[in-house]
Amino acid sequence: MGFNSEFLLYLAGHDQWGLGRMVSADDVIEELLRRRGLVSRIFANREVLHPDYVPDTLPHREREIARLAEILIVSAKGERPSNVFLYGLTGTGKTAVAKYVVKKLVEKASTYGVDLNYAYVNTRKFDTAYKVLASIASSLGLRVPHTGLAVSEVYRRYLSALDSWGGLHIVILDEVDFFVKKNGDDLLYKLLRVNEDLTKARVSIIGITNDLNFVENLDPRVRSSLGEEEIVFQPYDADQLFTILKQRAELAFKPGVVDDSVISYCAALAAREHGDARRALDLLRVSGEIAEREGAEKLTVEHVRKASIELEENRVYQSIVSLPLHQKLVLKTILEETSARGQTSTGEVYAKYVERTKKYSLEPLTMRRVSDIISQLDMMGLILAEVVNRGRYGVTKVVKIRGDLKPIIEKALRDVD
DNA sequence: AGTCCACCGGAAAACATGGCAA
DNA sequence: TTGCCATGTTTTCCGGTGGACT
Repeated sequence: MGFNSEFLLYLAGHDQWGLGRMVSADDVIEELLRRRGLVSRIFANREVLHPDYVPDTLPHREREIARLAEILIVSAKGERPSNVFLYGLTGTGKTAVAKYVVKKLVEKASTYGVDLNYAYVNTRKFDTAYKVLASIASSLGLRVPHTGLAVSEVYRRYLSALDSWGGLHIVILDEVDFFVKKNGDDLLYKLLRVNEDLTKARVSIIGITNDLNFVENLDPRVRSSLGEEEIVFQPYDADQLFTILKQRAELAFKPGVVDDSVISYCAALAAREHGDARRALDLLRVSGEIAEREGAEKLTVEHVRKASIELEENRVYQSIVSLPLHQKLVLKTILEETSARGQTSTGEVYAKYVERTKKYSLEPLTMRRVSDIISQLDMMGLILAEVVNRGRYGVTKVVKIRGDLKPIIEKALRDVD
């Protein structure tokens, strides 16, 4: 970031390009290039491939859109529609459909003079009752402090804000399964019954989950009132992914840059990974970026292949770099121990880890904690940890490193120590 | 047949941080 | 400032485990 970062900061602070949103270095540089006429040879409009972009039409989701709209349409008259539950795997268009339909409804409502508003909360990002409530409340223009208040207090403020506004509030809770797994269904229960505490306003909930078994271990009361209506989203198959990618590619790329064979290769790769449309779009975007970097005039299958590897490596690299210090130290220790002997155990890792912290006069964490960290690293897929009973020699976790990730992990940990 | 290793992993308590409200 | 609240991280405590070894 040596490239006159002050300048970028200046730009970012002033939004002088009039983009009207957070301006990243990437955007600024692209804009600079564009202004000098050095426009991309590959992209016509990169935005179209961005994960948050909601296109004008959602192919292969006509049925789901119709269903959802049908359920929610009563809201246009100001009545409370049923709560809806959407399920399906990641990248099957649940979020896009929900946002799409609700946004259209809100637009329509205002022309009919109906008070309708919505809140979209990703409960994986906002993963506590407090944050979720705060986020919902903020969609009504209610400012709630970061932390400090009792949850019940936030709830109370939300209620009073609702009632003084008096319209219908549609709350979209994305990835609710994450939230409930972590916090239980208390908040959900409360939200579902919120209408009983309201006099004027009404609240209606759209729950989204990608865990299909999620509903089963839900409190039956919550289950019945959240699942008044249910819509299931099937994964896209390769053909459908192809249409989706094609539609976006036509907007995103210059004419003649991508041909169908490349798109169908992308579609095939993504279809292999549970038909995840988001992954497919990422793949296409990164392929384009690689092609551009290489100065190519057309996208090739080879670019897609490289993109696929790059995406995977990037995920791993990012997850390591953003790890807290002690997690990194443990990982680094594992790296060294395994490259000496191929595998280690919790005890060995812990001993070496303590040495390492001492060297830097840091307080070492307890073994209990390190054991948890090892499990956590395993869950992230960076290492392989298996609980093994060695009889006379006790129970421990046998730790190995994933061979194919070793170079990336090393790279990501280079500056630790 | 019984011992015993070297941890596992649940539960609860302690600590740290950060913000509001009075 | 002080007290309260929420959240996240780490420590403390401790019962549990299952097969190699005697």
